[in-house]
Amino acid sequence: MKRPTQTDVAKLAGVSRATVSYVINNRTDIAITNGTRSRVLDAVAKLNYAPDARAQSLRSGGSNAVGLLIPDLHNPHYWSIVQGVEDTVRENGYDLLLTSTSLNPEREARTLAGLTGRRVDALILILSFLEQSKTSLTHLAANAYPVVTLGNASLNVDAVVTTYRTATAQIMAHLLQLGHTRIGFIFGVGSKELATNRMEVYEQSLAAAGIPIDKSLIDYSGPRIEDGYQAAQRLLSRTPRPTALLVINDWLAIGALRAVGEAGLRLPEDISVASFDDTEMAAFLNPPLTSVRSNGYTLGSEAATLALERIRQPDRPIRRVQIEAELVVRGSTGPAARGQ
Amino acid sequence: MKRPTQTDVAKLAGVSRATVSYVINNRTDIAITNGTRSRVLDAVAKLNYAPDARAQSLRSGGSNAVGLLIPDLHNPHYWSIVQGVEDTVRENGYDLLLTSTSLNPEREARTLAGLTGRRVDALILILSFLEQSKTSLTHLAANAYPVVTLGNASLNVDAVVTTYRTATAQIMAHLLQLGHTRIGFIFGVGSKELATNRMEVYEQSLAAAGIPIDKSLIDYSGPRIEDGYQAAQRLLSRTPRPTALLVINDWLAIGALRAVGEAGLRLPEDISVASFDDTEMAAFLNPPLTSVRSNGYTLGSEAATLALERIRQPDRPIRRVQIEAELVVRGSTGPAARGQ
DNA sequence: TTGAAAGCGGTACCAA
DNA sequence: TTGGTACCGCTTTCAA
Repeated sequence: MKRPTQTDVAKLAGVSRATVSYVINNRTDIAITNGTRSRVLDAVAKLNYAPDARAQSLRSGGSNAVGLLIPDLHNPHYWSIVQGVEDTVRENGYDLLLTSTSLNPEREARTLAGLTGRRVDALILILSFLEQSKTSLTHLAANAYPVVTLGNASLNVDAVVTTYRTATAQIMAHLLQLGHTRIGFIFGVGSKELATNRMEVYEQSLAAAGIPIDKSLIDYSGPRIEDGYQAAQRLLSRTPRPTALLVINDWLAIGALRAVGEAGLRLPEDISVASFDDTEMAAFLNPPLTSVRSNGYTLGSEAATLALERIRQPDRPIRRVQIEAELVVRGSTGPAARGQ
Repeated sequence: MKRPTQTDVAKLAGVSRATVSYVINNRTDIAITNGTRSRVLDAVAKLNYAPDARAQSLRSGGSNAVGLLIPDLHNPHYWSIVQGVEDTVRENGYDLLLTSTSLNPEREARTLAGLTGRRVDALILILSFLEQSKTSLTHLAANAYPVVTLGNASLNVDAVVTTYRTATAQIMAHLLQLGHTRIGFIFGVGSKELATNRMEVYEQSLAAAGIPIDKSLIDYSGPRIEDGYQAAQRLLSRTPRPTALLVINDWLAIGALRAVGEAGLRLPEDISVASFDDTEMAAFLNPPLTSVRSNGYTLGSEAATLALERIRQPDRPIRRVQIEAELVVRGSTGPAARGQ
């Protein structure tokens, strides 16, 4: 048995297909007798008819959906972004098509192709492997296809980015001022370029404070909690032990906190831990985590706004939205332990 | 400027639309000269042509995608489910269309309509507000449209469910055996019916142990960390104070752990905390959380398997997959504190 | 107030 | 080996 079509409804109601279309879409510019209308609606209900969005969209141009691509479902930072996009997009009557790429370049390419193939009305992208999609996205954008990149502004399209420089400098200043000189950095990101500026500021801040950079304190890890845990274990085994750990995101910080706990160290007396993102959980960890807030929800809703604006005005000049990250100091950071 | 169509490619390559289609789809049953093929491919590259999935799917029936609907992005349990679905589905060459409903009945209805309207080849649903969609889903299923429900088997469709009864009985036995008699229950779920059996077992276990049920120890909270935090605060202020807290999921447990910490209580010496789901983070919290593992990844991949099977055999009898939850005891539970 | 028919961008059959 | 064309389900003029 197949799903009912407009024709089935028309037949059952004894009207033409056009009339069905008018009724379904509540076209106020076209006058329909109440009798006709209710005959159609009855038929719709009886058949459980729902219009085929593919056909609708094929015929009328728009798909009434925006596509969102995120790198990794496991990182809570991304859910807030998704939430921000979703709320904004739905408020404006659009559907959201969400895909994640599991930090896998091949999957990123495929899901991106899937999204563009479905002809969503706009694309919001958090790309981890930019190079591979660059030309095709540029092409799209050149044809006035709405594309918004999030967290990256190297493409010639609308973009919203978090600027981490100031806040990273602040967190480093915060740690340095507390007397920390050996600051481990857990740097677990999908693609290194995405967070280079944070790495730069880390190194610059140390240099400015006259502290030589110890490469053995920088640990490149994977994106899972377990990776953060192991990275922290490695860093804690350095001698002399670092007195502070800076973690690239809250999710990995959970693993780091665990390693710290297992090592029998107290926070913040024996060691300080700080991270990035300030996701919902940061304030609720034990102790509450000092974190650099990047405000995913706002990022998401700004990106969605840019996308929706461009759908309406395909030719308006490219816009860039910057959102400044801000340091939130909580209980996980404190004065450096004296000579251990 | 519009996106290029098959016709544009055909014109540029000097061939017919049919030929373009053959080349694009790598049809081995149709012989194409190498010269023609490369002319077409050149044109495709030059125009950055990508076929319109709506049109393809309209014509050929299948959309090559399965839709997944989850209630809440914030609960990590769901991401593992998503991951399981996504991996399985992509391995089989399908795209995944993911939507979340933010535990909002209206949104659930809308997103569900969006998914069915797009004529995905199968629907995998974690419904929170079942009643409202029941008739339309039944209709769909009656027409051999592949629908799989997850976490609920009350619809007459394929389903995969976690059976919590045994494991809930085990966690209760575990707590009772440790001497806990006042066991608070933080019950923050989207829709209460979804977890009634866990509530039943909670009450039955207490009754069987001869412990009267104190309704003031059951706290119905919302789904956010903050809700879990506040619920725990309320429970901790009861007199006598509960010596153990059972939390409906790991996410809320984070909030509960925070409340416990702020109250100056030690885990597990002063109070025990246990929860459900055993998501990735449970083992990494401080202390590691005793949790009932529901194995989201397996749930997801089983659901996807059911869906894919039904796509292939629309008429095979309905299947139900049960996955038994299992208790994982960790450091957050211990003997009840003596007379406080 | 309603109906007939063209066309959105593909696929697949039948002819050439 | 390639091209012509009907048709997937819908929207939207244009006529009736």
